[in-house]
Amino acid sequence: LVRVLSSSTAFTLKAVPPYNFSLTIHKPAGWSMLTPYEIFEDDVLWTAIRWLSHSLLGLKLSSLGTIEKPEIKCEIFSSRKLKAGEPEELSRDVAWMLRVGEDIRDFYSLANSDPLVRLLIKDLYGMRRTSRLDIFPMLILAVTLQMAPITRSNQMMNLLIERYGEKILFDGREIQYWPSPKRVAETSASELQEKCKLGYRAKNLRWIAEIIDSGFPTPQELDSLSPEDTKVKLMELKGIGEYSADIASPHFGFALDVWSAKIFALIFGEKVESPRSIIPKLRKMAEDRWGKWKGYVLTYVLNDLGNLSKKLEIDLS
DNA sequence: GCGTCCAGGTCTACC
DNA sequence: GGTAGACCTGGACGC
Repeated sequence: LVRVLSSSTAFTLKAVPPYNFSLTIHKPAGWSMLTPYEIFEDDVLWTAIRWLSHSLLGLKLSSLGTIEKPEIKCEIFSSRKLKAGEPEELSRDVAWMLRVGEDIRDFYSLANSDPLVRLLIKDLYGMRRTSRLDIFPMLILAVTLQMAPITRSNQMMNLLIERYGEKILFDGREIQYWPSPKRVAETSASELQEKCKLGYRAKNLRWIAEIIDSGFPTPQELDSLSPEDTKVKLMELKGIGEYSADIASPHFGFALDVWSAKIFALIFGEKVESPRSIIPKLRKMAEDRWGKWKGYVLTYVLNDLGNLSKKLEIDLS
């Protein structure tokens, strides 16, 4: 039941500064980077990636550098020895995933004219968004977040991982990872509904799993499309609307739900009698104010609620 | 204890 | 092209 990964290889990645390793791989809001079951201890992350749509690899990340001279050590663990060329390919994929080549100086220059951005980057200097190599976990996240309190969303996700996910053991750590789309596609909707308490979401999730399994662009392929085309592609999936597409998009969309809409309404000083109906207006305001960096602002805000509440003197919690 | 309400959206069926 | 209403179900809440 647990796959032991005993073969390993390592490489280092240099990043465009500023790159805060700790804040990036272990977000202050408690968001996991790749799986809720990953382990973060003493500034080291043990986690997992699904590579080339099938094999599960162990990933251990640690920092060799600083925020201004960032260097990340990546150790990869696999069940078989990697073939010639594979380490290089993995290195490119992990570099893309960790966004080490991304230059966020344009985002930070918004601080010159935007007091909110100024506060955010003071608190979370060098924090980056990261992507993932497989799209299915983000779609599971998006689907389970719909119409449910966060505790229930977590319950659904954990049940899916525990019942249909995979376990790997490497470097003395055991990590559980999300189920493959194939595994979910092979399971009946009624079983998913019953065992994972998915409710009406079961049918959609199974249908999505089938599509992903039978061939859907990878996050890296979607990244090469425009943000708009990516969204259109994702929204072809049943049960994936604008919010879910923004969550799953590697272009870092501005994924507003009623929870985050309330927060941004307060930040913009808008009245909040109906958070759901104000979402389109808030989206427009974010687009006008932050443009392509709106997704970054969203991540920074949601990871800085405590400090923002104090500094803006409004209760965002 | 037991009923009632509704949640970190999406789709469909109507205007 | 815009918008009520339905959708699973567990936990919070009122009695």
